[in-house]
Formats: sequence, structure tokens, C-alpha cells
Amino acid sequence: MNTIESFLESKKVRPTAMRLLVYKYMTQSNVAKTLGDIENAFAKADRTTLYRTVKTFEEKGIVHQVDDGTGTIKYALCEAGCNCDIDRDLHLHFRCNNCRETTCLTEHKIPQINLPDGYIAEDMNLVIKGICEHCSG
Amino acid sequence: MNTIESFLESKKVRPTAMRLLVYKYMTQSNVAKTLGDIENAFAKADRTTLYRTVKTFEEKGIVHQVDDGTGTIKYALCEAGCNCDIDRDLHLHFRCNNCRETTCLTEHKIPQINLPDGYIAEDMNLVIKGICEHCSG
DNA sequence: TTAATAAATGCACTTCCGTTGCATGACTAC
DNA sequence: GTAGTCATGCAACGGAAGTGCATTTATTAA
Repeated sequence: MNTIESFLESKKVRPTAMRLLVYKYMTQSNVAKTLGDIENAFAKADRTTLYRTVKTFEEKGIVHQVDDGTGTIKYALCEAGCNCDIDRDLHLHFRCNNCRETTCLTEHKIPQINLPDGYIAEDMNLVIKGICEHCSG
Repeated sequence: MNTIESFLESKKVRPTAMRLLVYKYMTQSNVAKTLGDIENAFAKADRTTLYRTVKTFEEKGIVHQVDDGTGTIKYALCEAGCNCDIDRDLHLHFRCNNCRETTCLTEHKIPQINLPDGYIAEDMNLVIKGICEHCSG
């Protein structure tokens, strides 16, 4: 039995051909992808199908959205310890100004922030822009 | 001599009627505004004019963009110590999940973050979502 | 004061992206 | 095998950012 197939089933997502392909695609790099990226990778498939595939993945906790400030939503695979669904995933994201790619720095958590009185934090997003490991080398 | 007028001139922005109005509008609350907000406030004015007005303000360091994760760009006045143009303004932004408004917490700077080897930070953006002062009271 | 120049404004239009409605096709359960 | 659920594909919509060009307004130079 295929591992991806059983993984999707464990997440209560029917492992259709399209979903297997998209999931596999997302595992091939640790870089967050836009819907456009995915469309380009599967030119034959319909935009809407890919859109809904990713939305399904999101609902089932397989991927999470990444907002890196480019204005277009990106998606990245959830890691083992990714608690997106519970109390949000507080790792940070890095966007490279050179190669334009966004990576999840999963092991780097957002530090504690002191807010002014009356403000209650529920979620946060930290994006750092600069030069990535690959481009600075 | 009008203070707003001379302020705009000091920023090398010609103080036209439209620009004075938009600037004044932005000073009336400390909440970041979308282009749509501004359009609604000045229904008679043309979209493009407002768009370019705000862009001009941005270029001249009068306002800065705020990306609060809603997908639509917002703008807020730069404060006296706002170094958007030099090495980026590292204050944080708070978006209220109740009233949907985004405020600049200018006095709250983003703490130092340790990045993995090879990563060079040039800019960062931290958005905290939750309940604001006004809505939690 | 007027002519020449530059800047600001307004209109029309385009593009990009996310999203939805609806019809068809595939799979599952009984 | 049939009914029903879920997945897919096509078409279209809507919001927001952005551009080209013509027109108006302001600034400067003669």
C-alpha cells in the first residue's frame, strides 16, 4: 500500500489521483507554493480542482496557509508538530528577496510579545525578508 | 500658513486639495486604511487619483504599507520616528478579530530573532491578531 | 500676461487572484 | 445495479491593484 495514499486516508481525505499528485508535488521542496505555482506544475488540470484540492488539504490539516506579504497566499505542508488547527502554528516564515521563495522556519518559534493593556492575542504571523541560506552562500 | 500644507511641502509633495483631504482623513484615526476605505470616504473622487495620492505619500515617506494578512494592503501614517525608508520600520501591527481594524503599535518593536546560519534579515513584519483594547473593554 | 512645461486628475480598461454555481463524472454503500 | 455522495471541469463573477492616455490645473519662463 502506497504511503501517501494511506496518509491521506488517515487524514480523512480520499486519495484521488489528483490529490496524490498535488501532495507529492508539495513534498518535493520545503518552499511554500502559490496556487499559481501548482497550476503551472499541473497545466493539464483545472484551476478549480487544484484550488479545491488545496482547500481540502487545508481543512484537513495537511497544509497551512502562509502569508509572506507578497499579496498571494501560499501553502506549505504541515510538519509533524504543526498545530495549525489547535492554537495556531507560531513558527516564522522567511522570504528571500533574491530567489523570491518563502520557507517555513518550523523550528523557530515567535518569541513572547508584551502587548499593551486590553489587547488579547489569538494568533500571530511573523515574516522576515532577506537573503536565504541558499542565496547567501 | 496651514500646517498640513507646509508639512506636505516639507516632504516634497505638492499640497493639492485632494492630498490635503486624504492626509487629514488619515490623521483622524490611528487605524490603517485600505484604498477602499479611502474611496468610500471620498466617494466623489476618482479611484485612480486616490490610488496615486496614496502611492505618492508612500514614496515620500508620509505613509507606509501595512500587511495585516487580510489580503488587502492598508496604509498608515508614518510616525515621527518611523524609518520606513531607511532600514524599515520594525513596529508590530495588531488586527482585531472583532472590529476588523488594524492598528500600528508603534512603540512595540519586534524583538531580536535568531535566524539559522546563512539567513540574512533585511526586513520583517509581525502581525498579531486578537481582540483590541476597544473591543475587550 | 501669455506661452511653454510639468504635474495632477479622471476615465477606460486590463490583469491577477480567489471564489462560487452548476453540470457531469467517478466512486461508495447498500 | 441503483441511489447517493463526493470529485472534477467549465464558465463566470467580483474585488483589488495597476496602466495608458487624454484632459485639466498649476508652475515657470519669456
